[in-house]
Amino acid sequence: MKTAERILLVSLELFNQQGETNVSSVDIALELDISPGNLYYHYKGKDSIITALFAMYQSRMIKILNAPANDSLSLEEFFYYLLLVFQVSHEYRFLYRNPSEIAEKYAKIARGFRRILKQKENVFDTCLKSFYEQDLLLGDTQQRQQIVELIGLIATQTPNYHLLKGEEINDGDYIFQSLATILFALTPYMQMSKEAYQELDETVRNLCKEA
Amino acid sequence: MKTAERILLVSLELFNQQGETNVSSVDIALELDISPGNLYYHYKGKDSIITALFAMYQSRMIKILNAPANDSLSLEEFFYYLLLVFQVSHEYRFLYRNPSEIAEKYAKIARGFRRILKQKENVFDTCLKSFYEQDLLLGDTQQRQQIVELIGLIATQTPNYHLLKGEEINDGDYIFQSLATILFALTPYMQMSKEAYQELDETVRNLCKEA
DNA sequence: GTCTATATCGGGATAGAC
DNA sequence: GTCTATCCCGATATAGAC
Repeated sequence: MKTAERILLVSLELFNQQGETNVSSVDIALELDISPGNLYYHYKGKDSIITALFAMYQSRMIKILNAPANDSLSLEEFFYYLLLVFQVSHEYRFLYRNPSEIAEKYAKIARGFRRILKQKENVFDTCLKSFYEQDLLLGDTQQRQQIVELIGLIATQTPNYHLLKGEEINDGDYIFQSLATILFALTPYMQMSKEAYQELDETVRNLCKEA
Repeated sequence: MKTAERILLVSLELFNQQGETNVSSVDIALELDISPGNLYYHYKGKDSIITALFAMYQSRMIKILNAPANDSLSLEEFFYYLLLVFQVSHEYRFLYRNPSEIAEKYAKIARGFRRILKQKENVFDTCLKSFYEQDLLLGDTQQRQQIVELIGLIATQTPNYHLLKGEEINDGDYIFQSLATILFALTPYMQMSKEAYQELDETVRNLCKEA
């Protein structure tokens, strides 16, 4: 593997593990067994590494978000879709650990973040609309808007919340937590029996385990 | 006012405005028109300032959380109570901007954070139990547990979510946003007409405006 | 209590040899 | 492409005079 590529991979790993601010360029070089000078030959410091990592994240996420929402989307499909979104976010989770820090340091990334978030909410809204048209979802337009906001909040902030609580949870559980919470928040507005809820909860759990 | 006191107040303001990592001890001294040496005479660096600020936050929050939950608590009272909690959190909001950073740097604070969060969830749970016993709240114990988690998530993470979206909102609106979202998430499980919901939403809005 | 001056340390960044 | 050596800078921290 080329050095430039290795730098990105190792940086991503270190950032995810220890948080962006706690990893210096020297740390990265050390971990790679190369000299700081060499690192700077490939990337002009942490800034350009982070920019490159964000570009990777962004392009993958956009691909997922552009997958056209089927107009007879099922709830299962919706959650499968959410799972894809979460998996990518999780691979680049350091970006979400303290977004405010990162956004302050890198204006470009802040814009990209907002764009992606907006697009996510659009997609959520489209999905909910589809449910509504299938008579699966109750409630009016205003409520749908609130649900979208709530899903956005859960989707982006659940990991931080669990971090705050100091809970040690592994990768799969942590994605499941987010999905389960979304399901829970969504259920009251869905035309759905308690049995169907529990079944879906189980399905989602298994999906996460496989992944 | 004594210098030691002024240091705390100005530090709090700067931290809230610019984020803890972006404010150096020199910045604080400069803002106060005193020398860095003088600052160090009173507090041994940012660490001890932050520790002192956290202690203030903690003692105020604990006082609020210890206010015994009335066993015939009304929804209005519950939201008034939440408002108090949010106001204090908001005064020390820099602590919540990137809790993971702060928790990593200051182990003591991390423990304090977790204790407070735990206590908050306990209080929420007590309130919900009271609603349940008054036949205001539907659902079983497990659902109540999930509601508590969801409220905790909304209460602590809503500000960050809006920061992430890059929305500029002022202090009052931002507290109202959190309360409104909690109300929205709670409603489906409450024995409550749509009119009662909107009325309460309005009441909460006014409460926030006054505050 | 407060100041000035200075020491220290770590991270970011570059020059030049190989 | 990679290394060593070095520089720069900002933040933290202390000493000693007033």
